[in-house]
Amino acid sequence: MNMEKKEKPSKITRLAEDQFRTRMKEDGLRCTSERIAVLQEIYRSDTHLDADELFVKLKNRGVGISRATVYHTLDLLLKFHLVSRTDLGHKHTHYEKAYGVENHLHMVCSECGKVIEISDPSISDMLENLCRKNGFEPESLTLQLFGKCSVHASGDPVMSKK
Amino acid sequence: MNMEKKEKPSKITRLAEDQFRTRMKEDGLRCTSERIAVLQEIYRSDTHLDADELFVKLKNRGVGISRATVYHTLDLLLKFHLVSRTDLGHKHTHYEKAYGVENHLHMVCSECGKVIEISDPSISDMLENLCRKNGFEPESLTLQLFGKCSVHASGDPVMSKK
DNA sequence: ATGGGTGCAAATGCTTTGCAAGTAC
DNA sequence: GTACTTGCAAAGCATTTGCACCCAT
Repeated sequence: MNMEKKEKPSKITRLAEDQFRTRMKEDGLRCTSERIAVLQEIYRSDTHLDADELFVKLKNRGVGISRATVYHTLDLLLKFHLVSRTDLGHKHTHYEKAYGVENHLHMVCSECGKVIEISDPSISDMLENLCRKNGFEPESLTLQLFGKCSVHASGDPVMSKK
Repeated sequence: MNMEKKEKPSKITRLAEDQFRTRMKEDGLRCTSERIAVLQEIYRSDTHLDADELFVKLKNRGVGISRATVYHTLDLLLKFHLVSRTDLGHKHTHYEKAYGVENHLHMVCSECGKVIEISDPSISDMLENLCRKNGFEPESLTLQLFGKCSVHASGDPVMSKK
């Protein structure tokens, strides 16, 4: 059923796939071609995908899969922390690869919808310290800043600051 | 339960209400009793409320209002940055007051659902610098950490770090 | 007076689920 | 062979919208 374009998976993709197979086996679950295809499609992309985009991309690639299976697989991948979900303020949830990916934040422009992704180690460190201080054991995070990108900035910032 | 019967609105609530009236007038919109009631109900609470909780609380308080109006009013309040929305990983969106409230992050326990709120000025500062560096003009932010609270921590952290 | 507002109910649209048939192990 | 999976279609639900009546300004 699986006939994707020949392009070799990245190292990260392979590692994520290994993780997936291991965790699935541990849980007595099966690594079907559909599930692997979903994982690979997400790791092939460098942006956020919503469930439907994922479904369409897989279809176009010739992978026969249903929306139901896409959603179900996303749940599994989320459980194993191989993908992360993000609410970018649109009406649907977005997903992106999580394995071997540094924590990062999203700056979402309310004018043009552009999403800038930035990772900043010092912020990650601070957050981790904060968690430790509170006895909280973090598994994933989502950080979104909504506002205006450089093109649409008005020169009148309004983020509440106290 | 909440002893919120006829206690007078806090200073913050009054200021937020003033803001609301001003911005509404600017836009040629009307400050109906329903809209003010929604604003007050949100500012009366110190936690996240979803639209339906808000609707029920208002009903219980004797405010005749429809869900449609609740949603519509939330849109207005969001537009004016008087409330903020947060996706806590549940199925519905949560709202909380935003005026005069310091930016804060949420630690959501995947075991018990408890939400710890923490504000940390140094993180806020860092984020602001990061925005400046990228020419991004922030208006609001949401920051969620998902994991296990101190009661449910397993001693086996898995947040991806690379 | 009058243009915006409200609320009901129906419509949306993303996501979940029941179930029969298919399939990985 | 036995669960686990798949996919269709139907169901669920939070949220949005159309429309007739209502009211703040």
